[in-house]
Amino acid sequence: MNNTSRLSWKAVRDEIHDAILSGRYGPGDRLPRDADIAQEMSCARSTVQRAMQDLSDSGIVERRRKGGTRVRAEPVTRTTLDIPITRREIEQKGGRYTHQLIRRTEQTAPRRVQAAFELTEPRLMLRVEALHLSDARPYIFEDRWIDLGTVPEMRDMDLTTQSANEWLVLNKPYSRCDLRLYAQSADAQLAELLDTTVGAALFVIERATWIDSAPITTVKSIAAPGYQLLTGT
Amino acid sequence: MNNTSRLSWKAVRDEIHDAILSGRYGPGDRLPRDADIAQEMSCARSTVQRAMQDLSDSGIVERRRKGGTRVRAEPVTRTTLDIPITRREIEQKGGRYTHQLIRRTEQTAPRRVQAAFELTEPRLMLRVEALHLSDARPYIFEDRWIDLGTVPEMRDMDLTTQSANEWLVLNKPYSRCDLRLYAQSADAQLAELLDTTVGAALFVIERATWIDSAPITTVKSIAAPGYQLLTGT
DNA sequence: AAAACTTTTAAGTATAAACTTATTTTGTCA
DNA sequence: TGACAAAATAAGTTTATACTTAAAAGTTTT
Repeated sequence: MNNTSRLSWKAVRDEIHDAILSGRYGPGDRLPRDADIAQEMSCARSTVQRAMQDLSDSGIVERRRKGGTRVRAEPVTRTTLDIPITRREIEQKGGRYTHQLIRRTEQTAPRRVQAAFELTEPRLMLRVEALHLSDARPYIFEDRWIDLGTVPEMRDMDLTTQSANEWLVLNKPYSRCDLRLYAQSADAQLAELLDTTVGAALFVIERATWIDSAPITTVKSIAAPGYQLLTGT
Repeated sequence: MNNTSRLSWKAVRDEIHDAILSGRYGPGDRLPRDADIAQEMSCARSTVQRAMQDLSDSGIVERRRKGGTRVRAEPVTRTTLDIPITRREIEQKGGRYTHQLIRRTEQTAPRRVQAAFELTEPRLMLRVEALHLSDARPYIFEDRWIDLGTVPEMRDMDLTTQSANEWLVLNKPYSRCDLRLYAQSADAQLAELLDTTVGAALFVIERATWIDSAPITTVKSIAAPGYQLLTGT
């Protein structure tokens, strides 16, 4: 990969990471300053700087001006979670995607939705309940609230051909997204929708998105039993 | 924040991001080449490059040599998940942390654990079952398997004062970590341990860590009802 | 001893220049 | 027409240099 004798910032990053993994530097320990590492590894300081920035982003190391760089004292498991469009998720697993519009109403947002958007006043919103299916078997049920002030296009849209999920993701990019993951028991209604038994443990993803400070949508996505969220891969 | 007339790479990144958010560039659209953006925004190409690298890491944009930069065609919700040491998590929420060692045995790892580590042969491992409590109420039950080949220190360690979770995180940094999140119903045993009812929906985090290609530990952390995992914050 | 300064330090940044590398496009030849 | 080689392209890279900024450490004043 690296014919040149020069060290790429990724190589530097890995070398420093290895030094930490080997225990040469433990939690809370201070690393040499960038300039010294650069000299020792005979590369430019900016190369070390780029490497350190990456280690800092990964939560491995903490950096402060004048304070120097130290190994994070209280390590965390930091991972990146990718949540694709539901259609794509299903297709990637080899399933055939379909979706059903269950209900579509305009309602005053309940307290739960208000809270998700950090709103103080009640607001009229579009509520869309839909089911995503993989090979005609229920996969995810979504209960979505859409702010028609931010997304007026949604008012007269046909949501049977394209799902709200897909349209929004493709047409309404967001600048902020909050996620909440938890488990919930299936009540009679959910059990029927997801073709399972009352009381089954269901995995729930709640998501709220904004453009600047304007709410776009919040979804509660309830997955059918067996659903798992993986990192990496 | 920015007295100078110069544009920082973060400012450039935000400006490009804004152009995407505003719809000026939609999914799949190609952005101008770095050099042109640099000229237009009158900054150095390397500044644009750094900005683009960040947008690429965030999954907003896709870059290919010679192919240029384009807005990701199939947007994903990409977030960073931080899972701290359980003690710290509890203390940060204002709880008083205690833990109990439930059981400690040496067993041949079951198929589930073998699979998590991508092992083909059965292996003898240390199994540690423990309960983390917040203000004396069950918070997370963990069922942990430790590879004594990789972590021999664990064999004669007192796990009543310091939890395996904490010791491992502080003393055994990992180079790879796989996560798996899902929901599970409480059976009689779990219900008793977590002080809840049989059938309650529980949130589960399964984690496997390696140092290089050597397995360190795999944990199944089962949270008491009400547990939620949040992003950001 | 506490508060208010100054200095020093180490990370953070921007830039131009030169070079590398993956990929696409184009051109040539069979 | 298709296969293959050559050229062009745009991102990726390192480097030296110069400057900025946050924060720690030291100094003086109250």
